[in-house]
Amino acid sequence: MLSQAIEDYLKAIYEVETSEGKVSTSALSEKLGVSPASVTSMMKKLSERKLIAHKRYQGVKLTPAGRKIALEIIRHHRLIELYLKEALGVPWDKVHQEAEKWEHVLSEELEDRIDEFLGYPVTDPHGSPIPRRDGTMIVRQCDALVDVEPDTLVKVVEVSDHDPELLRYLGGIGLYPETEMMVVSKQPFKGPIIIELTGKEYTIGRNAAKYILVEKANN
Amino acid sequence: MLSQAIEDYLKAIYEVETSEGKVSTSALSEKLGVSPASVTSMMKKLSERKLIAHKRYQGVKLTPAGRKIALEIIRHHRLIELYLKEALGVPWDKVHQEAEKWEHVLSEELEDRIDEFLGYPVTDPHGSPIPRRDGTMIVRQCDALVDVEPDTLVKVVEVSDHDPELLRYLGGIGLYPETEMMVVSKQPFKGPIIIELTGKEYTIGRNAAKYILVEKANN
DNA sequence: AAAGAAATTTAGACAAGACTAAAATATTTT
DNA sequence: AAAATATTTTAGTCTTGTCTAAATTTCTTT
Ligand SMILES: [Mn+2]
Ligand SMILES: [Mn+2]
Ligand SMILES: [Mn+2]
Ligand SMILES: [Mn+2]
Repeated sequence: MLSQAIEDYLKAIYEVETSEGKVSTSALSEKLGVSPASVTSMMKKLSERKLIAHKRYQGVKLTPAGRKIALEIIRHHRLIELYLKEALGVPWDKVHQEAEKWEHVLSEELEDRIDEFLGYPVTDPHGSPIPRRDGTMIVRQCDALVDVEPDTLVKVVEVSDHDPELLRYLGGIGLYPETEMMVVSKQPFKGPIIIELTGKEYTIGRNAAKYILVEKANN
Repeated sequence: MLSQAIEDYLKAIYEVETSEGKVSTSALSEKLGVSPASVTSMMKKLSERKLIAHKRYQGVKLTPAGRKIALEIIRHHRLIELYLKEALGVPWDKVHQEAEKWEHVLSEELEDRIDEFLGYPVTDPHGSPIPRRDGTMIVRQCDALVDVEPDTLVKVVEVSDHDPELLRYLGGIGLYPETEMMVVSKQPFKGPIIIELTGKEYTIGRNAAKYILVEKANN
């Protein structure tokens, strides 16, 4: 059995690899809230176990074995998030925190029961794809809201789950995955983005707009 | 926050205290699957934190603070067991194992949601009472099946959850908490006990019968 | 009541995973 | 291309929770 620490490192490496391409010691240090020295020492251990490839001073890459484990934990995490929302009505800004701990102690058998209960879902409450049992995951093509041109009708695909406050705000205005909305304008000088949703206009900060992924609405 | 190890020690101390009265190092060593030396060193730590009172060579007793924590974890454990059975159909011989891990990472908020979902239940799937939020627990008066005289009509109150195989056997013959059954006879020379349940007779080993708690049926 | 056996504690070691401070390497600026 | 800066690694320490072996205390037997 892998420790919770190892599982969280592998998950963090996977996420940084996906979003930034290169995985640096400092990025992991920041993401996991531990010192850079702690990251280096864990990298040594993961290398020995052949879960990552580590070139000194050059960052880190998952091996297929490491990626498989990362996706397994992400699968747990996302199934749990959706389960908590659907079965127990936990609000979407609270599910992440709970999943972060439960994901490490979920048995494969209970994972399967939850999956079945949910009807074999493909996305979590924030719109992130749920990895399959076999360790594969679909990747979608979409744009950050911050990069969309004004006057475009878009559909929300995914919202980052790491800032509960943002989630509460978005939930409050009814902005969820699958919601369609119109990008009205982008204010100059890094100002906010104005969107129209169910007839009303709302303001989304430039920074928040980086964490909202959308695709062009098909019509 | 308390570590998982501390929580499991306090829970084990509570359980031994309840069932044996005196809590010895060796009883905890056996129950937790660690060496006696490990128990002693943890007892030292729990003493310093005023969660137990420890007299050298004389065993251990929970303080009110320690008992409160033990009951809090037991509450988690039993709510989880019942929840897994009711909401996800996990069979009663599997719920314990899952609860043993999940109990340590359940938030108070999710605990409350589960409690509400279940309609504020008072017993878990094995018939054990669920401690209340305030750290109190009802204690019931009942006898071990092994001590009941033949020709008595009894109602099952509680079955120990520690042996999955026993639970599967009992489930197979339909022996659950709340079930009524007739104690037909006790075979001599520490032989098995014969019970009658829904018209059929079944055999329960003397040892297993220690772990089945019953009360006289009221009629 | 002394001897022997059993239970408990102490002493010392180890692995995991964190930290700080200092050294090594890489990157950026001048 | 040096110098200055930023990043990463190494060295050494600490805490938690485990272990084995040896010493101590308590319990049981004679
Ligand atoms: Mn986690
Ligand atoms: Mn899994
Ligand atoms: Mn436990
Ligand atoms: Mn609780």
